[in-house]
Amino acid sequence: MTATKRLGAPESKTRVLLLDAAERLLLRYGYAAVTSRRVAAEARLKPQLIHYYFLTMDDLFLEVYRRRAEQGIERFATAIEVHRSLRTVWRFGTDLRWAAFNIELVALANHRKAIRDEIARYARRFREMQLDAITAILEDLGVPPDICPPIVVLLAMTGVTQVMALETALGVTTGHRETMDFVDGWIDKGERDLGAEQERRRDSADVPTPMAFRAGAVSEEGSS
Amino acid sequence: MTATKRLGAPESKTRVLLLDAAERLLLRYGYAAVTSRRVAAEARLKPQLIHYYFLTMDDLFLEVYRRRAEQGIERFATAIEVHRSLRTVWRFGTDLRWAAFNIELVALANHRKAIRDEIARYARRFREMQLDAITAILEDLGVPPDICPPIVVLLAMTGVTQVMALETALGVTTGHRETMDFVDGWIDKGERDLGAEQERRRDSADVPTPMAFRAGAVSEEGSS
DNA sequence: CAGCGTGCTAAGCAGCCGACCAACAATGCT
DNA sequence: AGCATTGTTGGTCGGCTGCTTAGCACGCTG
Repeated sequence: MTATKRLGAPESKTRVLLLDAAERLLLRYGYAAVTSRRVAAEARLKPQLIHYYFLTMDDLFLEVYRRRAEQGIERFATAIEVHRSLRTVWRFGTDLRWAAFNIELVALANHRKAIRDEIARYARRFREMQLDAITAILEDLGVPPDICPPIVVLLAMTGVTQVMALETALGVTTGHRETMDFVDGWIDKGERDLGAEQERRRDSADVPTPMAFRAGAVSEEGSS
Repeated sequence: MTATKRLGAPESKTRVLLLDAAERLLLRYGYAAVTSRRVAAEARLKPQLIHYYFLTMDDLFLEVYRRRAEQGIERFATAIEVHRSLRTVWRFGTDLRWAAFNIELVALANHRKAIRDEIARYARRFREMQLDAITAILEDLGVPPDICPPIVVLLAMTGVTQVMALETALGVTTGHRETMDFVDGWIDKGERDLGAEQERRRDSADVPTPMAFRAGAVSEEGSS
């Protein structure tokens, strides 16, 4: 009846090559450079293959994004599980590559509804994950949420990395090093001080502490 | 002779109409939507006029950007002169419209060298202005630069507004209100406390205070 | 063996793109 | 009035775009 169009297998090797090529072009030359012919050339394949594996160019974009988004969410989850700390959240956001990817996609999403919706969905999911993590971390540290709201910390962190990514793309990097160092030092100090305070508190009231926070890394303690 | 191409007057009314139309399209649909024919249609003019007033489409983009950039720099200069305070810097960066504009342009600059260079130049200039202002303000407030480096404050401020602009474009606004309020309150408190401290210090040593710091209003301005 | 799904490709469509040119209209200067 | 400058237009060019259709060669299964 509906005579659905013939499509290549999702696990095909060629398909992955096309996605890789598209992503490379997207990062290097911006979304306007991601055309069917250029992607094919980048992958050293014939242009028609794109429409064999993807219904439309929008589908290609979505698939490129989904791959990275899925990977990002997964990585964050495991990273935060291994070492639940502000530093992990910060380090994770500091991936300029990912930030650049995001900026480009948002610009693209500006005039492609289908893509915007998808990106928005992942953005929401990721934000919730980060917020949950930070909330828990700050709570562990004993930071009162009304004085230092988790959402503000989160927005500030991602904001700083984002503006750095944007400026790096422009070749303007003044103050980036200093800012990175400062935040690093700040987190260091904060975690040390508050960690100590929390230790004190734990001695009096017998509140069970999340395992992840006990004396440094989980892996170190359990390794010997 | 070099037989230079005929070009319309820079102060022409039609030219301004074209620039306005281009800017509107840029903000509404992204840079990929800014084509000669579409811009002309948006301005209710003939497409050929674009190449009468601008050598190439890149030139059009550059002119669109320069206008806004020039205006931004000018406004910031006067605003900071009227009321030299952190609040002014913050308020100024909070213009989501400008942030969105920037994001779009950076994405565009990704694959147009001439445009990137121009944007980078303005970005550097603007950053220096902001940094100078913040440095002076913090110094006035008596904040030691090694504890609270101006560059970090600046990057954090612009970063927060930028991430909010990016998310707003996606329709994700969770926590924006809270963050705005928090920063507002923080600046309020900081300026009050440190202002008082500074007052105390001024009593002993007779340092003149910038007039701008004496309780004033930032000129409110509606969007066009 | 025929039949069929799969990966791939040659050829081509309509449409939009930036840019150019020759010509016409309006304006202002002398 | 004559003339030059400035503003505007119709027409067109080669090139790139997303996407389609028809078909090829291969391996699997009946």
